Amino acid sequence: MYEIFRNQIEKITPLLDTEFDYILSHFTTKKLKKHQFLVQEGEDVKHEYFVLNGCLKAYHTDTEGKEYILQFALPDWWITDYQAFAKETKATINIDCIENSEILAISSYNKEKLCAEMHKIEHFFRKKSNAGYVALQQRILSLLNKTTKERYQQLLELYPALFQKVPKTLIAAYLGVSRETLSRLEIPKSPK
Amino acid sequence: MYEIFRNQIEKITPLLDTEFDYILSHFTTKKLKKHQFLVQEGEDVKHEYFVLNGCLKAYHTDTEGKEYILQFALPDWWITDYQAFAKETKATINIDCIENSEILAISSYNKEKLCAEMHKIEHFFRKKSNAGYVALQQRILSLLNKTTKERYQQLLELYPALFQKVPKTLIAAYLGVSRETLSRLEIPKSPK
DNA sequence: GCTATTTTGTGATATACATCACAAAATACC
DNA sequence: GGTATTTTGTGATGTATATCACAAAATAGC
Repeated sequence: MYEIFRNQIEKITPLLDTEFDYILSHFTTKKLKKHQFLVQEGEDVKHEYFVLNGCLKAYHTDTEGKEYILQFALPDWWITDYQAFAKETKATINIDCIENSEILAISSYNKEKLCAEMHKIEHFFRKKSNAGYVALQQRILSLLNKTTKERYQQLLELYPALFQKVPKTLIAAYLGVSRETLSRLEIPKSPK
Repeated sequence: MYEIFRNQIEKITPLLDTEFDYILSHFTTKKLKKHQFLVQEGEDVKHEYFVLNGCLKAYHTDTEGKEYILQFALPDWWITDYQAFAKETKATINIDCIENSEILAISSYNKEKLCAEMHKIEHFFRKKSNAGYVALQQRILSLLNKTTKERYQQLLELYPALFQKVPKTLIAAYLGVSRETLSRLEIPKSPK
């Protein structure tokens, strides 16, 4: 059940069984139901989460109730309100489950403790953070220079699994267009 | 001259003089003229750069020659083509100087070497990367849910120094609007 | 200090997208 | 399995922004 997690770490640095067990002992496992909140605006954010299975979304809601999706999280992804988590401020976004999900949670304290004790885990998190940074730069560039249709197709190529789990309404909220506009793009249907 | 660099590191982790000297020995200093390129599309990207003084921009140019600015870099900022640098692929963006600039350069090899040898430097780079990730998430959210005017004013508040150095044309290319549209926004003048 | 170049402002027109409205189709859930 | 809810498609209309064009102002560089 935790192989997905161990595999992710071992893609960056090999681990002994004892090391992995030690790492894992700093996490707790949570089961969440569809629509359940993991982080809510205004609350403290004490944990970062790794998705074992299921699907979640991190989003901001404006004064008119419109949703803007900052990220989805499929299995093997990390998610939290990183700003609040890092700066120990209140959450400015919400995170909830699109499907029933199982996740690992690590507290800020335990993450720093692990990183201080195990150089190779600090190395792992640096590499993950770098990769995340690159992915966000790519998203910014595509928001700047790509049409809605191109962004849609890019997302489809990059994360085909998303489209099995997530309604178009939410895809639109991620791409930054209205669902009506998304619905009007002429796009060859993907098999379902 | 290197205090700005040392101060940035020491905001995260204290250093002995000998440690700082050792770190610095892994960097080289470069002086660049206005309009000079640091990274060009299609080339290898062997270094990451820290800005001592001056101002640079990282941007992509589309087939029609339109520029989209991924980031600016003022003193105390890091810049490179992070995708190419991390994955050892060819550059997909350009970086050049908006002003004469002095920078520190570290090779990928030296960065990994330093991180492997000095846990505290790996810690420093993890923290910097995390902070960068948060900043990019903020930019994505603002591209999704803010009007052009709001994004402009947010940028002005966040980096007032930019507006002393950078023409509006480039601000527009960073915000993702045409310079004509930017010019038509009714914005109270900042003192110069 | 003077000329070339870059930057900025503004009109006219075109276009992509938002918004509102409603119905049909698909899906969730007891 | 049947009802309630969510999701999707599509028309009509409004709006922000892009694009093209040109001139004025500011700046760079010898």
